[in-house]
Amino acid sequence: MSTIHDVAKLAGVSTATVSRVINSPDKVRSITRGKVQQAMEMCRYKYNALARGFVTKKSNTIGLIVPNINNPVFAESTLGIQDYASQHNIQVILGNSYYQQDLEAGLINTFLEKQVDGLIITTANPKGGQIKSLLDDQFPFVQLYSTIKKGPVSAVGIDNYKGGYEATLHLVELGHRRIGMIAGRFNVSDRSFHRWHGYKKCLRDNDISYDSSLLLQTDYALSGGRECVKQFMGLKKRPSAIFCSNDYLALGAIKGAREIGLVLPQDLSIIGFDGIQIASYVTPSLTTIQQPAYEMGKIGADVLFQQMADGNKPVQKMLDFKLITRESTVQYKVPNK
Amino acid sequence: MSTIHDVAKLAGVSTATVSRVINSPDKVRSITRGKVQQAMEMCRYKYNALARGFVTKKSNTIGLIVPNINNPVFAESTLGIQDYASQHNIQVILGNSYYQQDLEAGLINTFLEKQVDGLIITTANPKGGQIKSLLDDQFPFVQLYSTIKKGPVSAVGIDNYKGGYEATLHLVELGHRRIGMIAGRFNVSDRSFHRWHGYKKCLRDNDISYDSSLLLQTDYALSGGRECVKQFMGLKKRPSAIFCSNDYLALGAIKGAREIGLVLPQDLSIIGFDGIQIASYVTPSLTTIQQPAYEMGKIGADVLFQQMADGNKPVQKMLDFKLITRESTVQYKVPNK
DNA sequence: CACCTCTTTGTAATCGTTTACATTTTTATA
DNA sequence: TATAAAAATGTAAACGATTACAAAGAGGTG
Repeated sequence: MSTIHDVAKLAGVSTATVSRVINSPDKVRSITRGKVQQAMEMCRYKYNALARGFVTKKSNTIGLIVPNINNPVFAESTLGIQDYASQHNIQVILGNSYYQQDLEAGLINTFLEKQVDGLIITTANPKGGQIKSLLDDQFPFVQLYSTIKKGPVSAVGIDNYKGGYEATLHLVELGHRRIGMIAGRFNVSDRSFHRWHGYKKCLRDNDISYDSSLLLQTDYALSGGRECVKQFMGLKKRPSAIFCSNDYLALGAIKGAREIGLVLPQDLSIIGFDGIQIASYVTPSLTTIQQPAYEMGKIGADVLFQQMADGNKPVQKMLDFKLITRESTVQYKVPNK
Repeated sequence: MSTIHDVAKLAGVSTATVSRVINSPDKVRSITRGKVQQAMEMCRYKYNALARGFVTKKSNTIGLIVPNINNPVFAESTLGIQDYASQHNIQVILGNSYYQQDLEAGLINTFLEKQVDGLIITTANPKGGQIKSLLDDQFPFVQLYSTIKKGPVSAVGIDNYKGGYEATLHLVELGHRRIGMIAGRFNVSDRSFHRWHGYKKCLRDNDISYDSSLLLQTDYALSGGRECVKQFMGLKKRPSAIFCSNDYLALGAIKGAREIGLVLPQDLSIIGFDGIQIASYVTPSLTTIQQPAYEMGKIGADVLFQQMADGNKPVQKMLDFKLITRESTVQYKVPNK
């Protein structure tokens, strides 16, 4: 494989000039430029971005860690990040933490060794040691989907507390009083945790006493929702509505409810969270809290790039979410039995 | 940031020894090793994988190009690839081609500049120029989801022709004679193209004359399926069943059919392709041809790693797919009207 | 044409590792 | 204990670009 030296020799110029032709062509006379370009063609020169990264100490790569790319909401924000990044000639290394802190820590480490210029993380634990040491090193990174409103960490997300509140309020306003919650595990998702707090607050505000048997924590997966809904329906005092802390859980819950013979949405109202596209395509279509995932990715990348450029003070951005009312939630009716 | 030199000086050894401690610790006496490790701690040494890549000419990175990570089937194979790769200490740079050849070509270029050790591509056009030049350069890469059974390109996929045939056969065996197909655009997906050929062949084998008005090509997206099904139902002679060349299209079609008042599956049978998880969670649950996406990713990565290791001859692997019969397809009944 | 300024090009060090080869130290054996 | 063999360590060049600084060339002016 030919290098900048071969090109230089062939064109009869110095390597500095070749480098200039590549990086700032207007700084070299057009005659010379022509010679160099011709030489590059002749020896089928391929630019080595790794070598450049080595000397400039910029890899033009950022690391992205998501819990699971499987979940469309993360796929969507990933698209936002990638589109933004590629516009700026930056590539994205992707890693899945599978909601596991040790895996996440490992990924962060590897990415740092790879000299990524920045990191975007939807973290299991925003207070984890790995994150702290990123901060200590002043390394550019931003948390995505977070709830953090201020502090040393740059973050882009929505107010999950409020989101949980509104989701619950929607059910309350439909007349439901016995409202279950199927939540992603709190110890790996502070999003879920905050949504739960919003849920509790809303119940309290509406004089509904909190019943801990109506909270189920589970893995963030279709199967999780499916199993939990069955557990709820085994209860003596069943809920008439369920708030699921993400759409995948909700889709699973719909399926599970059907499997035990419930008629939806009459027998059970279900509301999700995220607003993934597919949620509007199922039956009954899913009422949900929609967050702007793609946008969040773009903005997250933008914030990161600021950090990278001017090592600015940390920035937090709270985006708006939106309650999307669809078929899966209906007015409460006393069961006739 | 401290380097290997700082460590060496602090530990009173040469850089070579430090390097050995990092890469093959058993080659250095444990006393020395201890001194070095201590020194590394003391100056908070961080390994620079970029520098290593530069000298070894291995970036320990592979490039992955998918049409759209949004589609769960690609997310799934991506997981397979990543899991396999991270077990081998390799990272994955991800790019979306959005089914566009120029974007794909751009990504390939950038990834090559970044000195990726190999490439996994689900390509828009397996005969495109960019792919050809990869082959000419003997660059390790494998095509995923492809149909290629032999030739110079390593490929892992399923027999899409057969898949299309079986999907159609399933409908035929249910008594359907007027069977539409909603397909991803042939010019950007040879998978779709091959499935269509299987579809045609199956019709012919069963003495059903091919009607070109029953083929609709569209973008691979939920919305595509939704629109096309409406177009079909506007026909004088409507199909009683539809084969969608992927599940997203099918899910869209289900939605679209509902919107124009059809009762599913009685009024219209729909079969998809891919076997994404969510397809079993919708109503009616989707009959589909399931391909082993996660496995495909793993095997694809494995094949790639072979190529990288011993520059072996190209390998093609055809995996098995499976017809999963669910609620969305039923016996044909003469419409009562 | 001499002089100055501005543009273009060249020189050579540098980035942080790895590694072939040379040298030293340790261990095993007679 | 001498010596050969094996193990551990060191030396220094190399990888392919960038870039500060120096040098040369071009162009303009009086």
